Amino acid sequence: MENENVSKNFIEQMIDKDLAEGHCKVVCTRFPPEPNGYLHIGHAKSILLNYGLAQEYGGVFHLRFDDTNPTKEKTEFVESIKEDIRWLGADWKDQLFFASDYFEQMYEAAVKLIKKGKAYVSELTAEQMREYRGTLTEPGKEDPAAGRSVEENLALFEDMKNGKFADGEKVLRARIDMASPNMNMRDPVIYRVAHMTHHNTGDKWCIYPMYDFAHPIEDAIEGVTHSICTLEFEDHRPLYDWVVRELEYENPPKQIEFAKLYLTNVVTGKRYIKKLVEEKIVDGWDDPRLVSIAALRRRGFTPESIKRFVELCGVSKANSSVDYAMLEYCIREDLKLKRPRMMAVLDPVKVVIDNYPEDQIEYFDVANNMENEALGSRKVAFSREIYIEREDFMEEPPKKYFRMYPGNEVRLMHAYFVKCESFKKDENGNITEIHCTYDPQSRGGNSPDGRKVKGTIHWVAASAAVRAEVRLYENIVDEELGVYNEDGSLNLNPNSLTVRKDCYVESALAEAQANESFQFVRQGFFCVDSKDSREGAPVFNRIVSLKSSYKLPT
RNA sequence: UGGGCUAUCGCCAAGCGGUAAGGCACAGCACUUUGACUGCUGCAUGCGUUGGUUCGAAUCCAACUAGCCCAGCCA
Repeated sequence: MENENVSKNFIEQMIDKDLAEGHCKVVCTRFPPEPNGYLHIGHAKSILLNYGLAQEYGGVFHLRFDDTNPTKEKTEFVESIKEDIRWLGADWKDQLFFASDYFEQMYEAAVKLIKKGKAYVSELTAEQMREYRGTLTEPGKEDPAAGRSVEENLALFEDMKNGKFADGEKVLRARIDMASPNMNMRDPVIYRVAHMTHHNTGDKWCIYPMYDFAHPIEDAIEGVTHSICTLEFEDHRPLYDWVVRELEYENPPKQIEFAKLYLTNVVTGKRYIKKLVEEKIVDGWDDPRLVSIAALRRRGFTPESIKRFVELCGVSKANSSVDYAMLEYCIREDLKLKRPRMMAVLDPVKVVIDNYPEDQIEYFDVANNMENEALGSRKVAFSREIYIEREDFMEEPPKKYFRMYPGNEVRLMHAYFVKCESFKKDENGNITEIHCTYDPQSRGGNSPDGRKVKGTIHWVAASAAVRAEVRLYENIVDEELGVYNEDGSLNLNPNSLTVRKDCYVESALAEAQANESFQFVRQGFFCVDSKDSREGAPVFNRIVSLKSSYKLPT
């Protein structure tokens, strides 16, 4: 819908062509995850791409679990995957499928191949198979069983199905070309024996089809028109086409490959993440430092921001790694006008306003988001003692520092002009208390005499402040994570997570709900942790920080 | 060194023979009840290299170079 004048990506161009040439009438796409783990940002691209294409062309989007290998799959992943896809907004309606529901048809398809003399049962061991396959530069050798008669193959394959052979004892191979320069065409295994309980079909089967055989059949059965997958399957396309051709499907689906989405400076390798989770270095698969869909959700990213991100990344066949800054831009952009802007002091120092009446509390009516009136307003308490950000006061200000320093007048956002009169330090030289006087005439943040202040700082009234815990996340960077150390241990940057327990936030945030997000003025966007038990202080996860064009001299 | 794919700004990415879109990042200016946001400005005489075809090439041809993928009874 949006981006009308943006040029179409290469997949859309292919679809346009197929439609124009009458290769298909209604576009049908699918997202085919294997239920063997959690989805991450890379899957989001595939999901949104497939779903988006179906939407764009008024077609159909299928969710299909590619569960052809019971040794790796679990039901728990089926549910988490569905939840993540639903959250992303890709609606498969009633088009939910399981590859395992087609086992019978796949078996029949294999029989058909055998009858055509295009498949045979082999008893080569895995190791022998490797030897016979040849190498990248040398052709393979004919399987001794390749010449077996159709009848014998049929009988043997049925015996495989009936459990007469142990795991690994026999396989069914497609008869294609042992000398093909494409390794995938050197008589690939299409069925293997595995005496294993399948999460969906239980113990009904002890033979399972291989991906290369099963996938085109799944697509063909469902009427998928465009089977979109990632680049590493390019070499498999001839095999994909071989299968649909030999099985004589009338409207053969077409495989199209695109480049995976990689993000710079994040860990995406399942191997790494698994280790981080197992060693409890991170708090599970949804640890906000990770980029699994669940982690992004917990961190406070919105489905809209991820959709936007995927759109901005584009689709091509060039391997690439997108700047994390692009993702940050998308969530900032999405939340900017949507969520309230609150005041929170992450590193507090106390300020006493000496000429403010001691027991007085007054309330300011403050717009929740000055750029979006629809978000309404709230009451913000003000009293004699407040907290401000430690970095907003300097005893000896550098040039162009226009926040608080002795003798300088600044604006307390939404409240009054205050002037710093004095301060106290402890024996270590740390500022412990700042004393100010305020100008009662400047209520609301403007002085009737028209005098201006250059600095405005945020604050929280001590009497009404809510103590909170704030988690500042840095991404786990590859270099920091390192490849494993020699001894196999991980090298994780401890700064990847900074927890601040002594923060003060506006009282309005005391009732914030799990997953609610806010902009903390000058601190960035934060989200209430969904795992926060709310016994005690609320816990905020930083979604993303704001850009800052003033850096304190170091 | 067999086959497949890719190569356009720091990062993505349009471009499909008629003279290099856009976004992110970055920089500068303006504005500002936060130095954010917003607005404006700048940011590839060059499209991996070298040749060739053409009036004209990022686009066509040739030869190189670099990177990614493939030798699972994983997907």
